[in-house]
Amino acid sequence: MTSNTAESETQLFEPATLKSFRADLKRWYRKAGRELPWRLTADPYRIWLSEIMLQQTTVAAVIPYYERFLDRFPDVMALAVAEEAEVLRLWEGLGYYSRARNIHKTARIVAEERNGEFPRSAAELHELPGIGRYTAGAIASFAYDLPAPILEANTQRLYARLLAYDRPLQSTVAQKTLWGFAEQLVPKRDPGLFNQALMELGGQICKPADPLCDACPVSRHCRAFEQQRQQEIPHPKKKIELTDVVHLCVAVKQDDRFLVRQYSPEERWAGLWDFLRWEQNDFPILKRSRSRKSGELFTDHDLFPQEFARAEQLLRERYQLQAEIQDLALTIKHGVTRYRITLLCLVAEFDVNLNDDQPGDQQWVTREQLKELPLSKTGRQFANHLLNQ
DNA sequence: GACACGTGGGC
DNA sequence: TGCCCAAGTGT
Repeated sequence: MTSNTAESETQLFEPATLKSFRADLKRWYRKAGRELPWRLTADPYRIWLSEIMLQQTTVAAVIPYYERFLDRFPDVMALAVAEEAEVLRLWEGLGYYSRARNIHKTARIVAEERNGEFPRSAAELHELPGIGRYTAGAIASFAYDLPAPILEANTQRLYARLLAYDRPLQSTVAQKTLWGFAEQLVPKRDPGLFNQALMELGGQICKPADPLCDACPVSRHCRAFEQQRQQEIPHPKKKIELTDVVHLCVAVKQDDRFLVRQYSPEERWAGLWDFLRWEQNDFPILKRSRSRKSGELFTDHDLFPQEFARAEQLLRERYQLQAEIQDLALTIKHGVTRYRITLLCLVAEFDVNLNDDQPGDQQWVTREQLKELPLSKTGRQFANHLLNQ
């Protein structure tokens, strides 16, 4: 069989290949697999929580969140009776906050409609909020040892290389082919262990750049390796253009309280709180920066004197902020989907007449309340900056 | 089917 | 520094 086969002709594995592939992979995983916290349990609640947290998120980032979350909510009933705000507070900094809202919704469904018991099939798990086909298969195989296939970033790359599948992976036909391969691969015996092993291999050996083929236990079954095309498979993704935007952020202060608002459901960071914040379409992009770690903040009027003067002018003219703007200020750079945001943060002593053009609830909160509120990443950075004054 | 959704780490 | 990537899902 040659490469560049049409979708419909993609050859999967022969039965004999399948058998030795599975044996090689399991042998390797028993020796090389990591002992991650969620691999030490078969509790569907814990498996579910870990799988949601791990969506588009690295293992290293998840571990501390996973531990804290379980300390506070040891089972699905504890989570179900919690306030959404507290769930979001525990999720703060992890990103993709719809996951936190969905995990709360699902906890309530499982608690109220299923007496605290998770569904025991991938199909039923798939119906719950935040559980797609991958996560349903992961829970079914890890918690119940059901032979459900999985396809996610690690296994997608692995399968593509095993099959020397060199077309773009996002198309419907590609996904159909790879899911079909996953179905073929998953064994009836120890499917949970096997699925873990597939992901471990994809993550630790079959890496995106410079895969460790010399250390790979299944390289003899890999068509990309056979053809020495592991560097060009999978097909590279089309790159996404970033747009620079400037946001103005104002911590309005009165006595010992700060004005905050909650993002409404249609907005990014829905459900989280922040200081007042406006996107500036006509603001010059700040190019200069001080040498620093990404995401770190650096105060100053000194580095961007004209920009801060302009920011103050806009607050007065455009937003009718009749307040005394204090010298304390900082800029924060951060990225979100398709945007690179430069945030100009200012502090203003409240006077009167703030033009109220922001959606969502506004509230005055004390310093102590600010600590407990779920904030966006930059909101928390700014808040810490203020609280440490 | 394309796009939105957040953040942190590696090179 | 800039770019790529990460145990996807919902719309």
